[in-house]
Order: sequence, then C-alpha cells, then structure tokens
Amino acid sequence: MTRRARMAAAAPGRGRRGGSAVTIDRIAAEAGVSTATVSRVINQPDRVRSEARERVLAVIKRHHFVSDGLAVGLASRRSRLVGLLIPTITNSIYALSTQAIQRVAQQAGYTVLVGISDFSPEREEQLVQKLLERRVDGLILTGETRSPAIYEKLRRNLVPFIITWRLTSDPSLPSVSFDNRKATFAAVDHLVALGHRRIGLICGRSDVNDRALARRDAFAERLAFHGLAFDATLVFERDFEFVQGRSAMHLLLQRRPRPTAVFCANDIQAIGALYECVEAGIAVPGEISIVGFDDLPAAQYITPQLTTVRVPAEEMGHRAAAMLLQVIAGTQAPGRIELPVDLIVRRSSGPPPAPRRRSPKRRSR
Amino acid sequence: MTRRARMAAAAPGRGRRGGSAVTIDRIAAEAGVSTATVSRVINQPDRVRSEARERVLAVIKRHHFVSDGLAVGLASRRSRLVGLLIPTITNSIYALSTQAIQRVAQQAGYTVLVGISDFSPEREEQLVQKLLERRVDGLILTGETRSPAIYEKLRRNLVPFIITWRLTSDPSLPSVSFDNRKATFAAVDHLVALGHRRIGLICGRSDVNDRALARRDAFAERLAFHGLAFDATLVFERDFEFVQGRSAMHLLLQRRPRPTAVFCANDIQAIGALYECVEAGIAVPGEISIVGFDDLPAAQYITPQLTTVRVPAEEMGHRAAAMLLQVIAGTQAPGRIELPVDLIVRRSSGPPPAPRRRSPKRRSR
DNA sequence: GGCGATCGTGTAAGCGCTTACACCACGGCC
DNA sequence: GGCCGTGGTGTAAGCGCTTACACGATCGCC
Repeated sequence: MTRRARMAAAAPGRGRRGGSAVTIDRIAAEAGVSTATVSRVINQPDRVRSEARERVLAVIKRHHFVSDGLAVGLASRRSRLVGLLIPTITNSIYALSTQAIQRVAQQAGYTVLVGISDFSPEREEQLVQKLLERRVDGLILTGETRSPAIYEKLRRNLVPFIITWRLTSDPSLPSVSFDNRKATFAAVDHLVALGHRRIGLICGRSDVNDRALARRDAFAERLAFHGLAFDATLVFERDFEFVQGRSAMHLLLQRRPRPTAVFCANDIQAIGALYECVEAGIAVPGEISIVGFDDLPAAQYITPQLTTVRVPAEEMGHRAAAMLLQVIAGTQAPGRIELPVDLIVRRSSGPPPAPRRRSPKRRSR
Repeated sequence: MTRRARMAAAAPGRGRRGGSAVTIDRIAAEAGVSTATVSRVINQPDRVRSEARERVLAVIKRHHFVSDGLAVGLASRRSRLVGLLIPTITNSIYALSTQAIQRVAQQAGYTVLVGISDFSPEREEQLVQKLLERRVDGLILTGETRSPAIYEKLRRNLVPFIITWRLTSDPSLPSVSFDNRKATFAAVDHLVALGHRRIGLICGRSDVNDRALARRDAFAERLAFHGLAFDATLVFERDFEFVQGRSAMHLLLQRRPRPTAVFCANDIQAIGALYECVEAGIAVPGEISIVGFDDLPAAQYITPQLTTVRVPAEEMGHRAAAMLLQVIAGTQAPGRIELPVDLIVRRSSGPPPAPRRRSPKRRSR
C-alpha cells in the first residue's frame, strides 16, 4: 500500500473540512485540458484559445468551482489582501473613509482586512503582526506616530503602506491626507475674526492620537499668532466620546472668566459639548460659540447646526486606496497627497456676548 | 543544472515579493530541529521538550519570524477567517455589532473579513463568492431573505453561518437576534397607550431589507390588533438615510387629517423626521409624536431626546460571533437565540394634541 | 519553400506550511 | 530481563494552486 493510498483511505471525502470541493484538477480533467490551462482561463483568458476556454468555463460553471484563495495566494505570492488599521469604527467619520477604501479595493479584486486598535498602540502592533501573517499586499494606516518596530517590520517584509488622517512630517513616509494644522488654523481664525479672545479646546488624547496632538499644537500656535494667550486650564484632552465632550464642557463653563468660544477637535465631542450647553441653559452661540471638526452627518441635524471643519474622509479613503493599489502593482511610487479642508460655518458660532451683559438673548446671528 | 537550481538562480532573494522572508526551514535549520518540530512549537508547544522549544523560540524571535497564514491555511485546511456581511457601515448601529464581532473573533485568533453590500442582493452574492474564495471558516449574515443560490453555495461548501438582525423564520437557519415583530409591537403599543389613533410609518425599503419588511408587517398587524385602520398613504419606504426620513416626514405632515404620531423603523430616519418637524415649526411631541428604532447614541443627544426601541446590537454581535466560533470548532450545534429589546421612552413621544385646538404649546410632558 | 517568431498547451516543480506515520529511547512492570 | 507503553522527533507527502520552461503547430516573410 503506497503512502498516498493510505492517506486517502484514512480521510474519506477529500478537500476542505472533509467536504467534496472540486479542485482545479477535476475541472481540468473534465474539460480535457491541463491544470495550467484552467489556471490560464481564470487569470489570463485571452491566452487560451476560445474553444478550450469555453469548454473550461462550462465545466467551472457546472461545478460552481471557486478557486482556493489560500492556494492562489501561496502559489502566486500575492494575497490580493490589503490591511486597514483604524482606531475605532463607531465614530462614523472612520466608517466613511473605511467604506470608500472598501469600495476601491473590492473593485480591483482586493479584499480589505480591517483592524481596530481602539487607540491602543500595543493592540495596533499586534494587529500589524496579524495582518503580516495574513500576507497582506499593502496596508493603510491611520496617523503617523507609532513604534519604530512597526515601521521596521513593514520595511523588513517589504509591505507598502499609506498613512491617512495625517500628512506625514517624515517625507519618506507616504500619506494621503489633509493638513491638520491648516484645518485647525481655519477654525481658530474663524473664532478670532468673530471677536473671540478667550477660547477653550477640547480634543482627543494627544498621547495615543497624533491627530489630536497636531490639532492641539496648531491651536496653541495660532493663538500665539493672533497675540492671544494660551491658557492650559482651558484645554481638555479626553477620550473620543460624546460624554467626554460633555463633561469637558461642564468644567469649561465653570472657568472664570468664562471662555466665549470652544474649539472641539472632533464633532463627537463637539456635539457632547453642545448638548451640555443646551442642558445647562447656556445659549449657543449667544453665550458661547462652538466649532467642531470632521463635519459628521450629524453636525447638520442638531440644533443649533454645528460650525465645523469639513474633512474629506471619503476622498481620502478613495485616493489612499487607489495609491496603495498602484504602489502594489508597481505602477506608481508612493507619494504624498494633500487634500483641502473647508470650514463650514453654520449656527453654533457667532460673536462673543457683549462685555457687561451676562445673559443676552440668543439673537446674535 | 537541476531544475531547482535554475529557478533559484533566476530568482535571487527568495520568498515573498522577492524579499528575504525567513521560512520555517530556516528556523528549523538554525535551531537544529526539523520543520515539524518548529510547527509544533508554534501550534502545540507542550508536545515539544522544553529545551528544544526554547531554542526554537529564540531563533523565531531573532528572525522576527512570522508564519505565512496562506500556507498555514492551505496545509491545515482552515483559514481562521470569518466573513461578515452587512448592508452598510455608515449607520453606526452596524458599526456597533461589527466591532463586537471583531473583538470576539480577534480574541480567538480569527480575523474578520467585512463585506458591505449596500443593500444590493447582487452585491451580496458577489461578496459571498469572494468570501468563499478566501476560504472563510464561517460567516455572519445580516437578515434572512436572500437568493436560495447563496444558501445553496454555503451548504455546498460546508461553511457554517449565523444570521443576525433577524430571528429566522426558517427554523433550520441558525440566528442570533431580537424579534423585530415584538420590538415593533412595543413601539406601537406605546403610541396607542398614549392615545394615538392615526399613526404613520417611515421605514427602510422592504424589497431589499427583510428587517424593514418585518417591521412594516408587524406595524400593520399591531394596528389591526388595536382595532385601528392601516392607512397605506401614511406609510413611506425609503432608503436608509437621514434626508429620506426628513422628506418622508415632510409628506406625512401634509396628510389630512394629519397623523398624530409616526413610528420610524430606524433612528437615522427618525432623526431626519424629527429635524423636519423642528424646521417646519411642528412641536414634538406636542403636535406629533415620534418613536424611533435602534437607540443610536445620537438618540439621546438630539432635542427632544428620541423615544426609541433599544436594540442589543453589541450583544448580538458578541453572541453571534461566539456561537459561530463554537460551531466551527465543532463544540456546539448551530442554534437560535432570541435577545430582548427595550422600549426607551424619552421626550419625543407624548399624548396626541387635544382634538379641537390646532397648535397647542409644546407643554404636553 | 525555409526559417524564425508566435501561439497554445502541457509538464512538473514549487509556494511554506501541517501532520500521519515511523522510529527511537526510556521507564515501568511482571 | 524482556515487553509494552509513552513521549519526543524526524521524514516526507500533501494542501490547491501558479508558472517557467519545453514543445509542437501555425504563421508571416523574403
């Protein structure tokens, strides 16, 4: 009894999971061609004479044949998988870019593996490891700041990647993003132009989120530019949650003199902050102005509608994915694309209240 | 020159993408053991003598060795991949269940492949095909209604699956969900108890969304139960968008006699409907009550806070993933789990306006 | 009509792992 | 002391594809 015969006997029902999945051999045999030809029919149809091609296709159809992606990946040395690392998906701004990435990738025959780090650097490193194990052909990352070990790993494995949500400071790192600094300037300039001199800041945690850091720094820089003092007691770094924005605003409202405006570096927290004002009976923008960041869909259906910085989430996802695929295909070198942002002025921002009167009616706009 | 030598010469730098990735052979050689032992160190460490194990682990570490998931999958006949099919991810309610599924899967060493169908049956079928190609070990689906061809494909490939967001009517199909019918009853009962007799409905498109269908049917059924007429002119099936909810409400407000309440079968549309009332100067709940469905985070930070049916999205994701993994492991038979829903009464619902007076002040609660 | 180029196809060697089975060395037992 | 059971390890055959190369048939061209 040969070795092969033994094994076959031991495992009745061939193929995956003991099932009877058809393989390329079976297709080849029934179509009267070699496996190479079947493979060609699938991958380079025009290299096969139409007669044979039709025959093969018929057999494929008849058996509902689906080629094994694992085997394909192993043999061809490309998985047609791209990895995407984002901090969270419950914030719909990431959902937007994610969906755009998925669309582009799917269209090109790629599948996206999404990793959610929950803002944890350790978790992110594990996820990179996992994606590398899966042999992703490329990676889309969120933000630039991370352990050098990660970049080292990517380099060592020759896996191309694109950074999003952050225009990289290191020019050797490719990115597709808007400029967080400029975007923040736009928000600050708007408030200053309205007459605000004392402005609070609510943002994400700068220790685990370099976008929050960039926005905080830009905020301070721009205040200085306008000759305004940066008051650390008006700055709140919190987790990316509605309630965190709300509680930060609660504290901010107790500061004396009270700030007349608050810049929230993301809409989630801005909406929380706004809600706190509504509940506390503070008029927005009459007593305090609020400017957000992201332009979530929700920004326009809350009351008052939120003035915010619109971020090109979808386009960023779209173009990042497109660039990555080109880099993978070798038809383009990784680059750096800056996308524009817009300040969307709605109803949550207005001039500061008149100096002496404590609670003007909300008639400022 | 042997064949092998030729190929090696032709492709300098072995491994993926022309890189120099270390393989298990290299590890084995350097640790002075066979590849089988290295494999055992990775997969069944306690079957290897600790001495050899340490040696192998040291070499693995030194080379940052990462085993090739494609090869592992091919050889072991399981990919440790699970597929997840959802209609959209921009609605954060799906983001919630998705995140829960990811968490459970990741913890068990599985990776999730997310497919987004955009409510298109064709797209969903393509995605199933893609996931099958990737050799997912199991699948989590959204809703029950789909082409029999899909179920046939899954069966043929022996891929276990769990349905979510819909308690299956076919008892042979496993599901983890709440009951859309009961949930709808809760909403209708609430409105009827408040005194409403003329109630509108805004929901998703029942032709591509069996949850919307189930809710619409349950709505009609419950009206009948309460002896109320079902008026088709008060029913709007729209795409799952804020603006669609808004425009539906716009039409609803023109109906005469005007309905005194509207049940929106998802919060996105409910928030849009609410917004339309705010803009049109219609008091909620003074002139019209609104009840939503899902309990999105946003439901509690809009004004007025939305009365809605809370759906156990996270728990559903969590338990569906857990069940699927157990089915894959063969430690559990697929089953059917019903999760409870809660009606969350907030401020958007109240008694109908008094019969004769046209615009009572919004003082009903 | 002869020759090289081109086309279509087959052969078979991998891709980087897992794992059935073989084998060896001990240890305990009667 | 011989025997069997056990544990640790190695050998090598796959897993289901892709693809380099070989080879025969056709084709275009002078």
